[in-house]
Amino acid sequence: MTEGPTINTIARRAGVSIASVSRVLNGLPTREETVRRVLSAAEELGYVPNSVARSLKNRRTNQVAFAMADIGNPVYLAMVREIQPVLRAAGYRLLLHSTDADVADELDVLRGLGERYVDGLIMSPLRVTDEHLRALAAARAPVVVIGSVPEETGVDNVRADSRTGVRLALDHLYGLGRRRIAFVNGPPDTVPGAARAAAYREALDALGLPYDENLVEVGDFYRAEGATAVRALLDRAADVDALMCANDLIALGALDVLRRAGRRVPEDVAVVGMDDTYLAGVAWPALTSVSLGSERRGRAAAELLLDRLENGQRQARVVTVEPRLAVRASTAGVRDGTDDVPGAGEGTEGEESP
Amino acid sequence: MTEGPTINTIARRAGVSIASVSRVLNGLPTREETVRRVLSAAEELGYVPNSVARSLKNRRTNQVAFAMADIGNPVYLAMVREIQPVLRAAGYRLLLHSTDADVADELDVLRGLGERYVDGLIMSPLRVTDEHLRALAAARAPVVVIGSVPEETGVDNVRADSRTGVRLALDHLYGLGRRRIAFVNGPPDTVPGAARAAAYREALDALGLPYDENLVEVGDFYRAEGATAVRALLDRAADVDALMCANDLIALGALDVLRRAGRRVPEDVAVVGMDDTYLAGVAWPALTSVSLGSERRGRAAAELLLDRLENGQRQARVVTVEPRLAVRASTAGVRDGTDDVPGAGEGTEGEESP
DNA sequence: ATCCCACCCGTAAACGTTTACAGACACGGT
DNA sequence: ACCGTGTCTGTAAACGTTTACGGGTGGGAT
Repeated sequence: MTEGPTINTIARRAGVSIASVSRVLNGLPTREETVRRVLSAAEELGYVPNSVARSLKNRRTNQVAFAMADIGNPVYLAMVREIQPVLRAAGYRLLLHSTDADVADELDVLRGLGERYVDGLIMSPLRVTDEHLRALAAARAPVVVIGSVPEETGVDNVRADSRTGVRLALDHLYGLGRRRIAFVNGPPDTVPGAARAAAYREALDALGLPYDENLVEVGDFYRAEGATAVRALLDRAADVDALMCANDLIALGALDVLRRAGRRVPEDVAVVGMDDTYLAGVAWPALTSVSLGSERRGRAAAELLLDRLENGQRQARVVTVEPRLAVRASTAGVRDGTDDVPGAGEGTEGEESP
Repeated sequence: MTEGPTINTIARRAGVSIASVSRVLNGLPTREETVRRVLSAAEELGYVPNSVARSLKNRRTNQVAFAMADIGNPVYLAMVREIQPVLRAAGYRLLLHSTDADVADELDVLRGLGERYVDGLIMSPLRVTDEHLRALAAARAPVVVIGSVPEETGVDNVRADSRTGVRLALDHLYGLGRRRIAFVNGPPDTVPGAARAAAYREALDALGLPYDENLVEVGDFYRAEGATAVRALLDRAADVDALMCANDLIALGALDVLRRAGRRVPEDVAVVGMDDTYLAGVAWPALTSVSLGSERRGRAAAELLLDRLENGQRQARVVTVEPRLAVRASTAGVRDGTDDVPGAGEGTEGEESP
C-alpha cells in the first residue's frame, strides 16, 4: 500500500520526459529505443495508470451508473445482468444505485450527474413525476430511462408494452375457457401499475367480457401483499377461474393462498404472472408469465447509452420491447414445472457462492 | 449538457479567489459576507463540485467495489443488498464486478486497484489460488475477502462456517429418524465445495453413520446440475431418505426430480438446502435450509472495509458468521410454505418494476 | 505613534495525466 | 554552405480541486 509509481517515476527511471512516457503508454508513434526504455521501466516499477487523473484530463470516467428501486427485485436483477456485460465489453465500469423508489433519492442521483463521476446513467424509476422530467431535462450527462417517459422529454427511452402483454395473457386465458378473470395489481400510481390497470380493461373489452370491479384488487408488487389481495378476492368473488397478476411476486403470493384455500391450479383457478422472472420456473406449479423482456430492455438501454456516449448529439430514440407469453403449468395443466425456462432463452439461473 | 460551472466561475461571479470559494464550500471559517456571496453565486450557477478533481487532490474516490462471480446468484445478491446501504450511509458509492468466477478476471480486478478508481474492494472468490494470494498481498487498496483465506495473508476476512452448518442440518435429519442421508455437492475444487464435502463426512462421523460413497454426488451449484445429480443418485441408491444439498439451487433441482419420480417430500425424502436464500420460501414445499448468513457476511464485510478505510494500519481481522438452520416444510412436514421467511429476519423479498 | 496579533483572503503549488507547441537534430537536395 | 523537411522529444499548460503560505487590514495594547 505504498504510494505507487507515477508517470514521473517512470520518466526519471527511463531518462525521458513525462510526455514521452505518456506517448509510449498511449501507443503514439515514438522511437523504438524510447519505447523500450519506457516499457521496461514501467514494467519494473509495476506501473498502473491513475484513472482519476486520466478522467480529469479526458473528461470521461468510463463509468456508468444504473439506478433502480431495489436490486432484490428479480426484474432489475435481470436488467443488471444484461447491462453489466454490455458495458464491460465497451470498457465501462458499472455503478449501482438502489433508490428504494424514493423520489428524492432518484432526483439526487440525477443531480449527482453534475459531479461527473459517471459518463452516463440508466434509470428505471417506478414513478415519474414532473420533478423527474425537469431533472431529466437538466441532467448533466446522458440518461436512458427504462419505463415510459413523454417523447418531448428528449431522453432515450426503453419501454415495455404492458398493453399487449396483458392482452396476450387474457387471450390465452379466454382460449382456455376462463371467463371470470380477476386482476391483482400493484399501486396504480406507479408507471407499471397504471399501465397494467388500463391494459386489463382494454383486454376485457376486446374479448367482450364485462369489467367487474369485484374482480379487481389493488395491493403492492410484493408476494405478501399479493397474498392478502387474493385472499380478499376469493372472499368477494368465489367464482373466479383465473388470476391475472401484475407481476410474478404477486402471483407467487396467489399460489400460496390458492393452495391453502384448497383451489387447484390450474384446474380450478389458472394463474398468470408478469415479468417472467426466473421465479416463475421455481414456483410450483410453474408459473405462466408474461415476459415484458427485462433482459432485452436492459440490453437495449445499455446499447442506447453507449451509442449516445459516442454520438452525443443524436436525436433521442424510443425502443419498445415486444412482450411474449411463456406458458407453463399454472395455466396449461402440464404436470410439472421444468418445461420452459423463464427469461425466454435470455439466460438466467444463478451460480454458487462461498 | 453545456460545460458546467467550476470553482473558477463562482470565484469570478462572487468577486473572490478560488481559494475562498473552496473554503466556503468546505465549511472552513470565513467571513460572513464572503460566505454569502459565494453561496449565492454557487446557487445561481447551479454549481456541483467535480468529484473527479476532488478525488485527484484528496486521493480518495469515495467508491468501493464488490466483486463476485455472478450477481444472479441469490447469495451474492443478498450480500449486495446489505453492503450497499452500509456503504451508502458512509458516503461511498458501490461499483459492481461480475467475474463469472474467472480467475483471470478476478486477478484483473485486484490489479485494477492500482488505477485507484476505488478506495477499497470487497471480493468473494469461488476459488482461491496462489495467484489470488499473491495478488491480495500486492493489492494497492484495502481488500476484504468473503470466503476463507489463510490468516497469514493479512487480509480482512469474513467466513461462513459450513462445518457447523452441515452439522446442524444432519443433526436435524438424524433427529427426524433419517439414516440414509445423501449429499449433493458442487465442484469440490471450489472453496465452498471443498468445505462442505469435508463437513459432510465429519457430521456423519459425529452421528456414527457410515460414509457411503453411493450417497454422494458431485455436480455444480446450479439447479439443472442439481437435478441431474439427484437423478443419478436415485438410480444408484433408491433407499435415500434425505438429501443434503450444497446450496438452494441444487435443492430446487432436487425437488423437481423427486416430484417427477413420485417421491413425496418430506415423507419419503427430506430435503435440506444451503444458504437459505429467498428461493427457499418460494419453493414448494418450502425448503428447509442452512443459513450461512449471507446477509450478515455482507454487512460484516462492508463494516470491516469501512473500518479499515479509516484506520489503514489496523491488524487484519477475521469474522466468522454463525450458521442457523431454518426449518420448513421440506423436512418438517408442515403443510405449506409460508411459515418462515427466508433470510432469517434479515429482510429479503423484492419490489416491483416497470 | 508603534508594535503585535488575529483574522481574512489571495497566490501558487500540487494531485497525475494528456497534448499543443516548439526546439533539436539529421538528412537530402540544391 | 544553406535551406527545407521530417522525426522525435521536451516544456509547459491544462483538467478542477485543496491547501500551505504569506500579505494585507484593522484593532487593541503599549
